[in-house]
Amino acid sequence: MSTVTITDVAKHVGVSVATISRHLSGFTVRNEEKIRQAIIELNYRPSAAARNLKSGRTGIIAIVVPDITNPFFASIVEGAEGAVGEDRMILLVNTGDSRQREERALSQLFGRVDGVIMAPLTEDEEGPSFFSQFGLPIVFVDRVTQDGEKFSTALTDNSKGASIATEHLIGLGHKKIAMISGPLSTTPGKKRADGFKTSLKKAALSAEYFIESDFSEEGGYAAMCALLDRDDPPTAAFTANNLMTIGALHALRDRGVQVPGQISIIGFDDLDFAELINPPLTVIARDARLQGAQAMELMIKQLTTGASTPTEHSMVDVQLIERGSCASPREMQTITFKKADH
Amino acid sequence: MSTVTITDVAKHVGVSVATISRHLSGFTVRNEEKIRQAIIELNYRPSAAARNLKSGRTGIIAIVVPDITNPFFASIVEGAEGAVGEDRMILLVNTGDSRQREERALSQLFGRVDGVIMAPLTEDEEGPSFFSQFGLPIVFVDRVTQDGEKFSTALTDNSKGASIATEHLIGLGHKKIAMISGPLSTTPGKKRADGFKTSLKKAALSAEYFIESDFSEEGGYAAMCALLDRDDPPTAAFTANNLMTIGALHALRDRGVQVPGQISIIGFDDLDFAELINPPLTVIARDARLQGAQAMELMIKQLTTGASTPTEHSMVDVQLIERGSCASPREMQTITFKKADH
DNA sequence: AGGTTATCTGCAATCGTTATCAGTAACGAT
DNA sequence: ATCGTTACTGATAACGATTGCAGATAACCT
Repeated sequence: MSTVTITDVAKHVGVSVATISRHLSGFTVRNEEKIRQAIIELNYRPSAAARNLKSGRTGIIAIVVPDITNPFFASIVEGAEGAVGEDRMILLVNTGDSRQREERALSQLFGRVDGVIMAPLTEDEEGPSFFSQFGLPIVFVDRVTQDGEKFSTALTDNSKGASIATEHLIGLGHKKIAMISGPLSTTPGKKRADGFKTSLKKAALSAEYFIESDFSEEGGYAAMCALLDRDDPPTAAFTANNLMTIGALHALRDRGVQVPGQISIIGFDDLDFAELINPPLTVIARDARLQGAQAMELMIKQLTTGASTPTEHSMVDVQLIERGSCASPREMQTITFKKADH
Repeated sequence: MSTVTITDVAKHVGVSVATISRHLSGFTVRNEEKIRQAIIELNYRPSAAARNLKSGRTGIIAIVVPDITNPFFASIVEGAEGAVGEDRMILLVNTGDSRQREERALSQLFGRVDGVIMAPLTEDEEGPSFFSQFGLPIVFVDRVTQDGEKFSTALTDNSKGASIATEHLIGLGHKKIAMISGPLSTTPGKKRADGFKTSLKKAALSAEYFIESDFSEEGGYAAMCALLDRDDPPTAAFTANNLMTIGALHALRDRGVQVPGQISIIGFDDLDFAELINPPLTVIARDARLQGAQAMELMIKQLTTGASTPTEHSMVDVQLIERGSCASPREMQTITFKKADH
C-alpha cells in the first residue's frame, strides 16, 4: 500500500533512516542516486503529520471568510493564493456569517495551521481577548480589532472611497443623497459611513437618507424599497458594498425606476458585470486581489521573522470608475415612483 | 507559551497521560471534573499533528478548483462547505488553470488530507494513471476520467442542458445557431457540444457555427467577434459556460449589437446578475451548491465506509430559465453588424 | 605510511498522542 | 477470608520523521 515510510526507503537502499532524512533536507549524502531511485520506485512521500509533530509547523495558512461566493472574498482568496508561495498551502474556512462557526473554526484550526488570515463580515463585539489569547498569528483583512496594534491588517481606504463617491454625487448637483450602509459595528461599515457623513457635512447637506443595513443583497433590496417609499425620495444613492448594490438594483428594477433617469447609483466595490448592466454601473473600485496578496505577505513576513515582530499595516487605494449610472439631477425626469402596495 | 501538552495536564491533575487521553476520547474517568478544569485553566488544546500521526487521519478534505473567482466553483465550494460536517474541514487549492500547479498541489496534499474533491477545468489528457496511483480517495466534480469507474463523480446533466438550450432556440425559429463551446477535451465541454450537435441534427440543421473555445471570458469574447465577422452571421448563440457568456456579452456590447433584436443569446449556467443586465439573460441553470454538496457526501461516504467501497455517481438536473435574451428571428431587425477593423 | 581534518554515517532520543496490556481497588458473592 | 467480576488506572510502545552526538570513513598533507 501507500504506507511507505522513511524506514522502508532506508532498508531498500541499505542505509539508516537518518541518511534518507538528511538527503531530503538537502544535505549531501553518499548514495544520493540510489536514494533518489528508491524514493521513486517505492513511491515514497514523507509524512506531513510526522514532520508537523517534530517541527511544530504545518506549512498551511488558513483563510477565514464569511462567504466565498461573494466575489470580493473570492478575490481576496485568489490574491492570497497567488502570494502564498511554493512551500505553503491555504486552508479555506467559510463561516457563513455565523459567529459561532467562526469561533469553532478558529479553535479547530489551532495546531493545523501556522497562521490565520481573517476576513470576517461580522465584527467581534465583546471579545477582543478571544483573538489575543489565540496562540497563532492573525492578519485581519478589511477590519480593525479593538486590540488595535496587536495584529497586522490589510485594509482598504474605506473612508476615502466613501468620500469620493459622495463628492461625486454632490459634484453632479445632488442634494438628497442616500446611503445604504453596512453595519456600523464593522470596520468597513463604520468607515464608509463616516466618509459619507463627513463629505455631506462639508457640503452642508443633511444625512437624513442614511440607512444602516447589513451588507447583504436582501438588505440592500429592503433599504432601497424603504428609500423609494419615502414621501420625498432621494435623487441619488451610494450603496456600501457589492451585494447591497445588487439588491438595490433589483429593487429599482422591480419598481421600474430608471437609472440614472430617476435616481443615480454609485456602489462600493466593482462588479465584473458592471459594464453589462443597463446603464453600466459607476463604482468605487479597489484591487481586492492585491489586498489578499498583501494580507498573505504580512502573514508570511510574520511567520518567517518570528512572532515577536511588530505588526504592520497595508492599505490598498480606491478609485472612482465612472460609467453611466450617475447623472445630474437637472437632467432627471419627473419622479413618479410606484409605491409599494400596502 | 501555548505549548501545553497532555503531559502538563496530567501532571497538573495528578494522573497519567493515559487518563487524560481517555477522558478526551469520551471514556468515563474518575477525576473528570478536575481534568475539565485543568484543561480550561491551562488552555490545553490537543495537538492535531500528533493525532494525525497516530491515527493516520487528518479530518481535512481538499477541494481543488482552477479558479475560485468563477462563481460556479465558488458555489461548488460553498456547497461542499455546507456538507462537510462538524468534524472535518476543507482545504482549498486554487490551481489557476495550470496543470503543473495541479500536480504539485496533489502531491503536496498527500498526507495532509483524507481525500480530494477535484473540479478541474482542464482535463487530464494522458495520465489517468496519475490519479489512480494517488493513494487518496478522489471525487471528481463535473468531470469523468478515463479511469471511468475508479472514482466517484458529481456531475451535471450537461448534454441535456445543451439540448434544452438548443431546442429552445430552434423552437423560436432560428436556423443559424452558433455555439461557443468549451474545450472538447473536457467532459463538460464535450457533453455540451454533443447535446448541441445532436439537437441540431435532429432538426436537420448544420453545425457550421460551432466554435471551440476555452471556457474563459477572453475566449468567449474572441469567439463572438469571430461569429460577428462572418459574412452570414448567426441569429442565435449558445454559450457553453458563464465566463464565455460574459465575454460574448461584452463583445456584443462593444460592437453595438442588440440582444435579442439582432442576436439571441442563451448561456449555460446562471449568473446572479442575469436579471440585471439588459435584456435579462435566458440561461440553462443548475444547482452548483447542490452539486458541491453531493460531491462532499460522496467523499464522506467513501471515507466512512472504507476505501474498498464501490464508487458512486450523482447528477444534478438542469433547468431552462427564460428571461429576455432570446426572441424569434422573425422579430429581428435588419442585421448590419459593425465589422471589426482590420 | 601516518597523522590530521573534513565529511559523512548510524544510534537513539524526541515531538504529543493513542492503544495495549498488565495491574489495582472496590464490591458483592461464596 | 477468598474469589470473581467490574471499572478504572499507569507504564510503555508505537506512529514517522528530525537531529545531536559520537563514531566511522574518506580526503588531504607532510
